[in-house]
Amino acid sequence: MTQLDDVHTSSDAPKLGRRRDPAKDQQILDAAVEVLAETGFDGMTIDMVASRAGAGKATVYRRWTSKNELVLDAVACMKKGDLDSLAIPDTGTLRGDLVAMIRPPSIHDAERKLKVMAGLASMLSSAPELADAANEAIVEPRARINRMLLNRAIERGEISSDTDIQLISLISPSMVAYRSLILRKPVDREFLITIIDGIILPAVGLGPTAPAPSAPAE
Amino acid sequence: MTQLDDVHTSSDAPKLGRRRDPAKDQQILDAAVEVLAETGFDGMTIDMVASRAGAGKATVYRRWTSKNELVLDAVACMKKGDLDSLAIPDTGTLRGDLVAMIRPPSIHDAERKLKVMAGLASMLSSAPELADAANEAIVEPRARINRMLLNRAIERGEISSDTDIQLISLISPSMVAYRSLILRKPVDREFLITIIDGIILPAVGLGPTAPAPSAPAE
DNA sequence: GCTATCCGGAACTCTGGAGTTTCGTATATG
DNA sequence: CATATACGAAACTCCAGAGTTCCGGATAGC
Repeated sequence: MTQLDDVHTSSDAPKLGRRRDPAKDQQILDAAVEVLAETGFDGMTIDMVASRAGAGKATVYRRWTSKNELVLDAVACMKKGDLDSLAIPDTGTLRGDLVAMIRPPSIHDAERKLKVMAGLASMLSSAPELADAANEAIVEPRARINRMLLNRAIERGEISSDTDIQLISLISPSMVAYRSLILRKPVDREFLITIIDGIILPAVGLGPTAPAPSAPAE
Repeated sequence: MTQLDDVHTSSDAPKLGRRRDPAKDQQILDAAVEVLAETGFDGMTIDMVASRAGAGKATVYRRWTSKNELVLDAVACMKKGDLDSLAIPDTGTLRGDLVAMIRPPSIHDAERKLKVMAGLASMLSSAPELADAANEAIVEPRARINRMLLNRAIERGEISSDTDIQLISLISPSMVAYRSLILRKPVDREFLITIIDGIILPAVGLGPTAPAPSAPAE
């Protein structure tokens, strides 16, 4: 959060005349994320963001001091839109949980986030703040869910407690990012299932040699 | 290859006076790759490339029509520097081969290529030619080696012929790219060994339950 | 040594985007 | 209705980088 009015909260709001519209802030941030995903940081202009948000360039600069601050806020606010964290199913098996996470909204959300990450990629090494914000908003939510599912599998005794959760939880984010960003191939349900059955489950000792407790047939 | 003098090869070389220096071409291309890795496509200026190559900006434009063409050529020429393709060991086991591929020059080369890829990331979606060149020069060489090692393991009967080579060969490139570009953590020998023993070998049925033929202790 | 050619460097134009200012209008408060 | 404020739009300045031009010096062939 780096908006201009962070310090003075609402104490000095005008007692007369028009008030600043808080909803407009979100419209601008959303527009910034859109443009960021489409054109990247360098291709993005303030005019693009403003016009897409139905605002003027001056309005943007009334609320953020610079393009950098706007992008930083826009990325940081992306994680608010995460509804995945709430709806985590418990199917009784690790494979069931992993497969249940494959849903069209989840896939679409991930691809949009990856486009934003691609647009920021060249700046990550020179802007640590931005890199941290991007990591927190784009990478961590997905990895956090995977870690939770793996911990749940350990608790129910399905997999060994020696499992390298940190490593395993990054398999699907890594391979999805690579396929989408670098190979530019679609990330569909079939691909995700292949990762689960061909890589993740074998890595935690639930490979086809030791069949999964429930229904491995899909 | 998109250089100006692609069509007329050497037939109309000047019979009098100074000749164009071919070595300078490579110096400029190398400088372009360096700057690309350090600052990304948008941060890179022709002046940077020229001065680093010990050349003038005019010299660059004498040989390439535009910044885009220069970058395209620079990326395409990266694959020529691949000496890995020659020195592929045969240790007798898949694990031995994979571990033998872990060498400081190989790691350093991979990180440099990934920085270039990061610098190009935002343009890949809008410049298909560039995306193809980047894929051919950065992604494919590494995946090709992995596919070769896996095929060798199949031939010697070490792993099943049903193995999904396409998928398995992308595990380490994906996880290395993710760790380096997005997590910005170092890619060291320990991490690579963890991937081999914790993910790749289990995925091909050579997990700790079926111990590797040679020495799994490392 | 002569000469055609290429070189590095510097000065140049031109374009586009960051950030600022102005202005007429819309609107909530009183 | 009056007023203070925020608004969208447009015009503005400023600057950096793409691409061009010019020039004195270096160099390979004759």
